[in-house]
Formats: sequence, structure tokens, C-alpha cells
Amino acid sequence: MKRFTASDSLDAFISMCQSKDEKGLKNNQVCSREFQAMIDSLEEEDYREEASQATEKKRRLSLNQVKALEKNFEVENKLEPDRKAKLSEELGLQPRQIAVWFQNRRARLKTKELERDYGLLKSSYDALKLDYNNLEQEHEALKVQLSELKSKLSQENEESSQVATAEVEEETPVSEQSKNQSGLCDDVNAQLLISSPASSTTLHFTGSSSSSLTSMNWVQLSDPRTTLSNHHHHHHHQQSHFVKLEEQSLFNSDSSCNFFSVDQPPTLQWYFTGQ
DNA sequence: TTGTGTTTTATTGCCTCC
DNA sequence: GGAGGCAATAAAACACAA
Repeated sequence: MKRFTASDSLDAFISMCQSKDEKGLKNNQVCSREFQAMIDSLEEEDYREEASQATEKKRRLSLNQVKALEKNFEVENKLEPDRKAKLSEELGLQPRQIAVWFQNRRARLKTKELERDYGLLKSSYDALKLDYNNLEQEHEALKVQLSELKSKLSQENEESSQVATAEVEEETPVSEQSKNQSGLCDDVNAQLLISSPASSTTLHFTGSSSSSLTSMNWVQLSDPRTTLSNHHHHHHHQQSHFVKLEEQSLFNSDSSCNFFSVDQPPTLQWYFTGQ
């Protein structure tokens, strides 16, 4: 640990001799005379107390001294002993003062850099937050749009089922056309590909409304990227996700037939299950 | 002039390196 | 163990509004 000795106090005293207007070695000589006079007077008890009070005073460095120190700091912000001694001599300051000045200057630089980094991080954070808020708004708008479409679809379904019921009541027994249509639906073993523009996920549908099948059908959800990469490594393993769909809700004769009907738009009931 | 906030100089205590 | 660096802090010097 560094302790300050009597010589350090003298150093401090010497540096005190410099006022703001004093400069360089010339001033140092003036100080030396003053210092000698003060030393002489220190022998007197009255001055001793005054001197001890005086040593507590701080003096700011002159503008020229600060300029020279700044210039040196720009070159290298660490101080080797040689440079310290040289600066001390040139500026008429104690080596300890030079060291302290560099130390404090490094601390100021660090604070400044921290403030700058904080500013950069903050602006980056603000930009990111703005981006997030915009996305959130977009998300909300899409949700509203989706619920509107859902309600529109369910309304249309309701209307079409009412029409179908009316037709059935009108034409009993079942007409040839409807028989054929029903048969077609029974035989369907179609594969449907529905691609979402937003995501590259493809939905493969392999369905059958045949009564010989079990009560479940499967909807295969696969991501082409996943599939592609898996083809390389695990050719035999299907990495797609299978979603079980209850036949009752999806592939009763009405809805599955509507799905493939040219006249009517698909109900997409399966799409909204679980929402 | 004075109260108050900021800047600068200096000290202290701890840590690391040689 | 001494030298030097750093963080935290004290205290003087300075700036400035009221």
C-alpha cells in the first residue's frame, strides 16, 4: 500500500506554490524562493500551523500543464516511469501529481466511454421496441381479420346446411345425382396440399370417408425444410407431425363433400378447430 | 452574496504483477 | 514486498442561477 511520507507533503507543498497563472520552470524558480522563505519561517511556531493549513489547499493545474498532459495522454494513456519523470521535469509538477492526473484522466475516459456505450445500447433498444410494437399492432389486426373471416364462414355454413335440408325434404327418395356425389365422396382418397404463404409449412391431407376406416383420419403437417434435411439423414423416418382429426367433426358426408365441391367454397372447418 | 451542482485534484484501500 | 492500477471517496475549486 502506498503511504505518503514527509517528502510527499513537501511535494504537495511545492505544487501548491503554483497558481493558475504560473507557468513552467520559471515559475518553479519563483516557487523555490518562496518555498525557502516558507521553510525558514516554519521554524517559527506561528507559521507552522498556518503551513499545515496551507498544505490542505489544492491548486488546479495551469492551462498549459493540462494541455501538455492531454497531449501526452492522447499518445498513450498509460504512464511509464521515464515519461513520468520527463513530464514532471517539463511541467514542474511532482511525479505523483502526474501519476494522479493520468489516473483521474483514465477514469474520466472510462466514464465517457460507458456513457457512449449506454447511448448506443439505448438507441438500439428503442429501435427494437418500436419494431416490436409495430409487429404487435400488425398481429392484433390479423387476429381481428381472422375472427371476422371465421364468423363469416360459420354463417355461410349455416345457410348452406339449411338449403341442403330443404332439398332433402323435397326429393325423397334420394336422387341419382346425390347418390353419385355421395359415392364419389366415399371413394375419395385424396391428397390435398394447402400451402400457407406466411409459413412454408405444407399441409398434406390424406382422407377417406369410407365407413370401413377407423373413426380417425390423419392430417399431416410438414415443414419442407425439416423434411428436406431429414431426407438426408433419416430417410425412413417421417419427421412430419400428424394431427388426429375426428371423423365426426371433419369428414361427415356433408362437409367432406363440400370440401371438394366446385360450387361451394371449402368450409375449412378443420382449419379452425382448436381456435 | 450565497446555495448548489459539477469538475478537478488528491487520498485510501484493495488487487495484481513481477 | 514494492510498484502501479483501479474504484470509491473526500475536498477544494469553480460555475451559475436566484
